[in-house]
Amino acid sequence: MITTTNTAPADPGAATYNIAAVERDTGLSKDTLRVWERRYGFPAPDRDQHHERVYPQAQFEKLRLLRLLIDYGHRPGKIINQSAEALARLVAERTPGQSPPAEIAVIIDLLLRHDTEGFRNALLQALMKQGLLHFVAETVTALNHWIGEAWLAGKVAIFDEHLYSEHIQNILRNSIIAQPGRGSAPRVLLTSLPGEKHRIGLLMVEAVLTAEGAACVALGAETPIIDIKNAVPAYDVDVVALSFSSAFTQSAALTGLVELRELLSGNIEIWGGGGALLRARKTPQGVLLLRSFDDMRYALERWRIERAPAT
Amino acid sequence: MITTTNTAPADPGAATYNIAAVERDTGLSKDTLRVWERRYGFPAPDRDQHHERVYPQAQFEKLRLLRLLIDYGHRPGKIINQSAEALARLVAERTPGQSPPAEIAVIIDLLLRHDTEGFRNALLQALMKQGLLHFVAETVTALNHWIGEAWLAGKVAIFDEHLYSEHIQNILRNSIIAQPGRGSAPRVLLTSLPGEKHRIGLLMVEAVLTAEGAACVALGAETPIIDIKNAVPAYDVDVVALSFSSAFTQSAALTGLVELRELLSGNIEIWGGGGALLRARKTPQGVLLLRSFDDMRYALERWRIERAPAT
DNA sequence: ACCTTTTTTTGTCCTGGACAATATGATTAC
DNA sequence: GTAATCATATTGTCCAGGACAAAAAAAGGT
Repeated sequence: MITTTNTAPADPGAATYNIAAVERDTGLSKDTLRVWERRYGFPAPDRDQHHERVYPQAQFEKLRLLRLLIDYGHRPGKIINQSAEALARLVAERTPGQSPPAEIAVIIDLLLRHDTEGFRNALLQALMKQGLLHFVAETVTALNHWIGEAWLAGKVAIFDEHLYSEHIQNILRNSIIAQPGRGSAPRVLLTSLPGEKHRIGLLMVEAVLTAEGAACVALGAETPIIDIKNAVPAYDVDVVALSFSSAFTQSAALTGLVELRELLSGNIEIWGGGGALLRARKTPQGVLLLRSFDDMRYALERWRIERAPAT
Repeated sequence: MITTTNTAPADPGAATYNIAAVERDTGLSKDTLRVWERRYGFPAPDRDQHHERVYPQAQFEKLRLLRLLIDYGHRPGKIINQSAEALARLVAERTPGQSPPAEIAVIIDLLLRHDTEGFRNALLQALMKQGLLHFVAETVTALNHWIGEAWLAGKVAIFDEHLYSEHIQNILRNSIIAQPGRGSAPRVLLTSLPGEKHRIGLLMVEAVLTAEGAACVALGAETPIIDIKNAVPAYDVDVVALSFSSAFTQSAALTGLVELRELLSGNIEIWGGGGALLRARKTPQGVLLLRSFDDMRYALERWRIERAPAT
């Protein structure tokens, strides 16, 4: 059921990937990988003794860069045959050279030194000093962004990112459970669609909503649309909020939102937010796109003014 | 990028799915769906005007049942041509009568009634009353088991399970972060292999280890073996602990443990635990199989006696 | 400058063959 | 009776290369 990802390379450290692993880790479908190879000549994986594609590390990394640039608006045909260095330069151009603000840099530095204790304490201190809302809306957002950048630049290892994710989850979940009140209206169902695995964005939203006094029903990541539909009456929620990280395609996010809108009764609101939707031009009918945490607070306030008196 | 899922069926309410939507929501790959059709004659989707598969609701639902039963051990070829009713009966048969102990039943009942507040409070009360170790080793273990059973019997919806998982995570992560001491030897790296997505088991272990005074470096789920290898020197750990839920094959778990053993230097211990390994006969050379939380505490104690004086 | 139509690009779906990985069943050894 | 070993059957994933719809870009018209 589970195929081996790294087939014990003779040269240790030079991992290789089969097509399923590449699909999983780059988000490019097997069909796309094959058709690119046919059309553009890249990627050009080796073959194992049974003719199956074996992608070397370098090609894997270039594919990740391509995915990123395409998400950012480049066309595959224009960039696919440029060198990895040229692509890296394009990525660098994207964010014009900036370096993270000092407070963020300090925290990232602790992560890079693998000082888990110091890292944890720095996060907790930032939370104490700034309060939950500011911590989430500014610090965690910035950390996500800069750690993503550092990962692209190869400065952060996968396991560092895993560790970061775990610590942030600990802190956010701790904040959520520590909220004193029970939360009143509106009742908000919070989840993401299948394919969207990032949980931190969801937790950030949950923490802020809970702090603002809404009653959250958090289902974690990757709930199929049909199950979201079924959960709405079961938990009697007023709003369904979906999170889409920038790993998700904008069009896929919009499609999902429209699909859900068709399934839910009109008096249930749908809110969508997250990196994938930041650059969306027009919002689908009957869906509210939230581009910042402030947007979310306004949406909450608006709901309370418009809807709450009804009861 | 993702094509429309529901192509405005003439008959409203009877949703239809294209192959991508079926893949997303059942977890069965497009290749599998096509090969089943070719081999067994099911599913037998309609075609749209361009010869593309269109799955009606009933087939979609039967596919979900099939997926469920296959995960539980049935073979596709034996069950794929039975009626949906027969399949539902098979699912019901799965639970061999027994009912959970009263304390567990009460908590599950709150979940089934979608009383999120009451559910949360019941968990917190159990934790207070029993203490962390007993709560994890007894109550959470039992809840995992019985909720799994109830899900198979169709009594618990997917979203209920999602909600359960979220609440347990909140509580466990809260316990972890609330630990007063900072943890000393041994330093334990805690994660699971790719394919093993269950995070609750990992959190249970982390909570207990932290309570026992070990220093945990938790990487969350699904760390590729090569990255575990690289993380060991980076975080200077003494022990690598891996968790395998019963969704994992026993042989896959053992293979993974052996592979890791070959990559790590001999003075790093490897511990493996979780449902997949409960019935393992012989333990691989150089690996410690932990079949209970007590086993884990003994292993910890043993390590401290044997290894700690060295420093 | 803005809207509409044509052209190009790009991703997904298709068929049907092949074969490795996994599970099952038979056989032998303890 | 239980456990290990091997043969056979089942099942999922991969492959090639053709086709075409959806999306984007370019061209044209007002």
